[in-house]
Amino acid sequence: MEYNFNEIEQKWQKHWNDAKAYSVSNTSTKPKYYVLDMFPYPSGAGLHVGHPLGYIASDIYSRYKRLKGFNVLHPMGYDAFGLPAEQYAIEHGVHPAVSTDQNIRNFRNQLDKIGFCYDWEREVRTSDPSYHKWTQWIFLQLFNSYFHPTLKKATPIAALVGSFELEGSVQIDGLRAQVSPFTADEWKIFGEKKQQEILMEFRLAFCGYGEVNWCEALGTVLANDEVVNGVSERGGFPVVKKTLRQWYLRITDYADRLLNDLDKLEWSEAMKEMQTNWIGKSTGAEIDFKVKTSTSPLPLSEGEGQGREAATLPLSEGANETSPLPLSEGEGQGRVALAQEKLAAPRYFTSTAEQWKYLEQFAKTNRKNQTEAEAIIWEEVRNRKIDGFKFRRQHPVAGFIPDFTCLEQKLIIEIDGDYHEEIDQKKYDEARSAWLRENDFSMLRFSNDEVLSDLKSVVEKIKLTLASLQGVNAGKSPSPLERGWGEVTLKVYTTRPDTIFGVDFMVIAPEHALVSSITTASQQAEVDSYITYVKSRSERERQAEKKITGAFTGACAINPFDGREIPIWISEYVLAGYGTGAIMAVPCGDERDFKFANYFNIPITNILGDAFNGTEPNPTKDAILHNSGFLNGMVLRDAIDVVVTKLEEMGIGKRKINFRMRDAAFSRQRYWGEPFPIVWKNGIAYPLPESELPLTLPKVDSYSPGPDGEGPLANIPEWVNQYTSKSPSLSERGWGEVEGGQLETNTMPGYAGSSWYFLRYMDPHNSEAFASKQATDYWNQVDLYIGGTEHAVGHLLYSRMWTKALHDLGHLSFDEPFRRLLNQGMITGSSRFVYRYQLINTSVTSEADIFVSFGLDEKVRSGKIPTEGIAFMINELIPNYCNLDTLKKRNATFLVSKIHVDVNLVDGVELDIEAFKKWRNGEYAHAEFILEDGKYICGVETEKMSKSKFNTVNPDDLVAKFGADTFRMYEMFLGPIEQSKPWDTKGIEGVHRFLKKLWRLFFDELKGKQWNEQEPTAAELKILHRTIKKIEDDTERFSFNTAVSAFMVCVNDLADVKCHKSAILEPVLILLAPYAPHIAEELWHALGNTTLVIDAPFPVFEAKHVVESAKDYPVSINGKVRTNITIGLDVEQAGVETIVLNNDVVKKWLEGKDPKKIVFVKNRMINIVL
RNA sequence: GCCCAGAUGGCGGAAUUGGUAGACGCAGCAGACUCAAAAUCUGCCGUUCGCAAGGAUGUGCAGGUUCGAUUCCUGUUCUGGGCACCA
Repeated sequence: MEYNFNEIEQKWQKHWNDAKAYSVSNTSTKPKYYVLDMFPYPSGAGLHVGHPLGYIASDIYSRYKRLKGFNVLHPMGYDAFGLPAEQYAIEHGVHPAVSTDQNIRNFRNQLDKIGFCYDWEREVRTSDPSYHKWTQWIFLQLFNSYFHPTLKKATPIAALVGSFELEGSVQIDGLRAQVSPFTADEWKIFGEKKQQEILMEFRLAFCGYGEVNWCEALGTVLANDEVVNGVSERGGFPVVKKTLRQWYLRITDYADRLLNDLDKLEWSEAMKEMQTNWIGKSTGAEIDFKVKTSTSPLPLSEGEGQGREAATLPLSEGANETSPLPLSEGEGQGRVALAQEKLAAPRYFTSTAEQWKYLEQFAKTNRKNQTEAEAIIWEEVRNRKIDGFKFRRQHPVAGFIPDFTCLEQKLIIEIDGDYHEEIDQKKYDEARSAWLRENDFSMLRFSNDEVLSDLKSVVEKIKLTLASLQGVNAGKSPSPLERGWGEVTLKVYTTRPDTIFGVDFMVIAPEHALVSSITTASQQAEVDSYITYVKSRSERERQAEKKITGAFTGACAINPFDGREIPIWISEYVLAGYGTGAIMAVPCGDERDFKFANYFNIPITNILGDAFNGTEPNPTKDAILHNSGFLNGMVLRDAIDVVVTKLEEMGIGKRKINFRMRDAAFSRQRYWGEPFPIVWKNGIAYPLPESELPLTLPKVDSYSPGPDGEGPLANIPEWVNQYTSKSPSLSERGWGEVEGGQLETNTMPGYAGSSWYFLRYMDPHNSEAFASKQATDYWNQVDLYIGGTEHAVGHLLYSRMWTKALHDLGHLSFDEPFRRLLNQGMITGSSRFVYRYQLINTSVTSEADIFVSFGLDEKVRSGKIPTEGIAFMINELIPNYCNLDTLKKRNATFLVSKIHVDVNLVDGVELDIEAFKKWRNGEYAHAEFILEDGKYICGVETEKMSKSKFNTVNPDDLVAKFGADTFRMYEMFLGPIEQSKPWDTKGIEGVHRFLKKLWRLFFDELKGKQWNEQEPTAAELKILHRTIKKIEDDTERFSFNTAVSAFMVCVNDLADVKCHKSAILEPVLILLAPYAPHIAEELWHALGNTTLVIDAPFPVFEAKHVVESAKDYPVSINGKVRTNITIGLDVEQAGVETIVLNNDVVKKWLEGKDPKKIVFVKNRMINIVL
């Protein structure tokens, strides 16, 4: 009987399927074990040999755990939403659902052939409505939650609303820069829109404006981890920064927990490192520096803190005399006069002289050109008409000109025209609001429409607001001078407050809000042109060429400790999005700052003494501080805390932790993804009620994007407007608020469905919940997760966040999804090349392509064979191909093209010429070959496996040729699972020979049945038990390659002793079952068993069978092994010494000398030291 | 630039805690069986000197610790991966 793997494998695959052999129950008395693969995106290309590596490893481990008595969950599914299917739809007009289904069928077909033990009844597809219903449901949980600042966990948003109603923003004060503090009473009069806007700042899934990675070619936004080197991960298209309305996940709130909980996980250090870097926690301080523009008339004097105080005093005559900065000639006189005049008028002066000068003209113009709505309001509020409060119109406040201002109550009224909806204007408005809020102003906003259509309620609202502010601002002076408003402060973030005396300049991002207000007249042109330059540069250019660029604003900041003036620069190396968008530059300690200072000739202060040599910066924390005022003599490391404490005392700085990680962009302008269960009405996002889920995708004809960066769904009004009216009436069902609203037209990104799929496997058919609590409690965390490293910062981080949020909200009892993570290495392809030679500069007589064998080509390239040499060889092949004389005269050369050739046409390195000629529909049918030793040898290079490089190997072919068992074992035998290694089909025959050899222990080709029931000998038992131990250990530590080799050793040994005893062979089959399940099953049944081998108990290792009574000790002299001596294991040091010293070989090497020492390690070795 | 991982025969790799470096497999060489091939079996297989016995040398490179180092330490080169103006 021969080993007929095809027949055996088909037979058992069918049997397992029919018997539901791998069906798993959610109730069991056995302990549970959950083994998970990263589910595949079903691409059209199908599987290549690299894909199943991880699946085989997890399959072996699952089967092993089942043999060891565990109830093992080992499911598989498909990450079925995604961009490629949609791209394919655009190009070929096939609906993504159709092509995805087709691809899945193809994948399944390929997977089935390898003989995996998946419980296919638990299959999930993220694009199934019954699945994405729960993706949408989880989204709603995130939408309806916020991160509680002290509990540090997701909490229903209702709790936040309750706290706002009860005590205003007290609890969350200072947590969200975008939201100004408010009282409970204020909250109540805000109105729904304003309330919802505030709540949106807290929701874990939220919608907002932000700079996003926009990919024009893909027509969508991408998350940070989907952008690589300024181009899209998929397709490599350019990506630009664009401000758009987008959905986000507030993953930054979880940054600390995501970082700290890494400790709980059994992941590789490299993986943890990657997540740690991505989260990018840094500990430092924010420091406020006072800024003075070079023309400022404010007397900013030396000495700490005095500047602030000085500004709060009413300015006396001669204030300008104390100004440390001489005003420029000419214009100076007039300005000083103006400044003095304004400064002397305290009550309503709300801008610096500099600002006033610029704004005055605008204000005057604005007053003359009021809009209709503004005119109406002005009539209502002027002359203290409302409860005696004085309003001013177009009154400059700091750098802004609000429409109407009541300084007494610090209330500002804005009437917005349509242009306020534009993005840039919005940003500007936000910056202004932020500043005003910080300075205790309240704001009321009305649209033109509101004023024109319902003046009454507008006035009523103004009255109410003024009343509610009564007392709020009591004791707070509206006077700018008493508050020191004339000052501008620059907030910087630094991790090195200890170096504050070494600050030689400040750098702020070109986009920084302060740039326009601090730039001096003389520097304006330079700053403007620099900003133009920065805007002209794409993200890619910015990353590619890191030139030192920048511009001086003309303004200076003041060092709070020594009063030094520090010039403020702008430069693109400072990022607006990180920290405060401003840094204090310490060139003696920081590489970039040092280069910048050198480039722009900014003098460098040395605070490091000898530790700074003037030619390169030293970032040390261990030097002694010099030139650092009260810090002199202190070690930098220790000074950090001292400085921050001092800053805090002075009220101009505080400790601050920053994260590099940003909130995750969560919307895509695409069709093939989960629709958001959100209805927009009057600019408010209403969640769809759970009863409406799943919200499914409409059928569409076109996948082209909608208007204004919206997705294709925006083109389908029937779908978008399906909630304008619905029967039975929406209000009857208790959610009338969405009536008349429009559905969100973005869809969710690919990582939405994959962030929780491991939970659905636990209870895949549940229609009441994403999974029952009973199921998630039972299966709990994934015990072993196997997949590639490419998901290190995407999927793995999002899954962790979703799990934590679901845990916080009481839906899960665990807060980390994957307890143990194993990263399989990439299988690289081994590409083969042929070398095509084309003569240029001379005529040839044949059109045939000429291919030169690798070895000859090398000699040509190294100059060992001249051009004429090759031409001569071609002429031998094709008579009169070219004229050698003309060739020489014209100095003709060959154009050599290195062409990828399909690895499947190459045996090792030798090209199958006939197959090559038929390749690609006979493209090279007429090719001619210059051979070496009668063969055409191909060039070899290791590259990533990909279709375009023709280096993919299809597992189907190998399974057909060698069987699934051989294929599985060979993939494992290639090397350590975590290491990346090149694929080489050639070695598979060795593994196949091993299985055939195993087969021959049971069956003889001629005689048939070989096994017997004889008692095993001690030697045979030793072989068996050594193998049990080795397989068990190796499987436990995922050392599958060495386990395969142990099987080979075992079978070789058994064959050597001609062992055909079932008492030995049967346990070996159980050991082998996880690795080669089909052959193990077949032989197991051949031995007479009727149950499945997978249900057999794992053999128990018994040490007594492997104990030795003696050891063949290596004996070294001075560390060099000279001989081996067999000595009983019970012999101790003294006995060993006697035996060794009497040995002839040892005596020879001792040359009569006495050994200094004899090192004896029992069961290891003996070393004689001379 | 920063961080991490790695470097062992012609090739993939093994050596689990410092204890005989090269298990197992591929490729190669020699032989057996065969008319022949396939399949199977046996032997050899790091480099080098030597007829041999045996010796020298050898885990990227240079040092160190140790009776003993592929393994630990310091420095260095190269390869792969991650991050990349994150203050």
